[in-house]
Amino acid sequence: MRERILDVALDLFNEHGYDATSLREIAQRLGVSKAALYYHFEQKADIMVALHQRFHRIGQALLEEFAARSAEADPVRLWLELLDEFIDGVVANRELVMMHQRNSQALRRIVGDTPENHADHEDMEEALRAMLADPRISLRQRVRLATSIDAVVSVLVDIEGYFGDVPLDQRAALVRDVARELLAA
Amino acid sequence: MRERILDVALDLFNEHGYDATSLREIAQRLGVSKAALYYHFEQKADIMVALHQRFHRIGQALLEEFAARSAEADPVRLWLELLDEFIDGVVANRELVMMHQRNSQALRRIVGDTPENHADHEDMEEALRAMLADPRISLRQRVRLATSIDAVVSVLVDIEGYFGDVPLDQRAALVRDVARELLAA
DNA sequence: GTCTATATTTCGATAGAC
DNA sequence: GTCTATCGAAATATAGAC
Repeated sequence: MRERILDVALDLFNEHGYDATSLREIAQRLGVSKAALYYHFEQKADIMVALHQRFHRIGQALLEEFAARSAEADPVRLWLELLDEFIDGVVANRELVMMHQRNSQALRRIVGDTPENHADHEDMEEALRAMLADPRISLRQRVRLATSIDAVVSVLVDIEGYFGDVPLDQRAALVRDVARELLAA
Repeated sequence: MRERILDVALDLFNEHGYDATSLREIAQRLGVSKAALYYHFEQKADIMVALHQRFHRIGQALLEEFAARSAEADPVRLWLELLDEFIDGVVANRELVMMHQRNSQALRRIVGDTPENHADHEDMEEALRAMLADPRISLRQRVRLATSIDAVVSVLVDIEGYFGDVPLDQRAALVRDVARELLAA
């Protein structure tokens, strides 16, 4: 049941946003009463925290590999090598990535206020921040690094629905070329 | 007063999000009572609509120029020529663009449900959609067009604060090069 | 684990004085 | 134009039976 709640919540948070989604709505879509949810989660915010942990678990492997090898000469080249894995991860977890994009404010408010999960959040956000703040990278490269990541997420998640007619694997192939180009320059 | 309300609301919508911002909070920051807001706006949603109209007003000139000249041979080349104007617009209205990014769900819910403003919204969203759906543009170019727009917004608005240490004009210069490169390929 | 019923709080919105 | 006071609705959360 716990996972079913999270699945439904993920959908609703993507449709209306965390703050505009009530527990009544989640319960109704599941066909249970509102109180049933409280057996599995102490507060509404804990549902968001659990979804954040799903997200974090997925990105962890990639970030650890990056951290382990980031002593290498060129961080940009390293990211280029991890690009395919990153793209696969975004494609496989599109809804979760979208939820994070769409509810970044609510996430910061919730996850940023609970000390335990704050560490998790920092693992993720700070890893990206550390990568972009690496002194070996020039500002020009920093912009290209950030842009390449953003391009992948933007085209694959496609919040505005601009590429709704294009299959995900086709989008992935095209945006991979763009990202490589940005990182190679 | 009306404009002061909108300024404060813009800040708060960027800090906590539209749904998590109460009228009590807006009134408090202005040093007036909650009821005072209702003299200037009939509903809370109307504050969001007014901010959307600010945004729309700013983008209109650019979109009209694009529409007027879009009969030209190459839409990608046209966008390349309008790039500087676009970048300047984003820099000059960074908070407004950020608000649209962060509250896209609330905006769709509010603006998409009132028929009058729906037209405005379509002017904006649909213009972008039309540009990206232009049959003269290959899918490869489409991805590059979307990516270039997204890169500009991403680096200049900088929601995550990755470039907080870099002056806006410097960021603008760097991302301009990236966008040109993407559009020239 | 799930239910009904209810407590508590907060929000958007209105009434009416000044 | 702004205030105080208040209404009604909806939300989160809890109590206690089954």
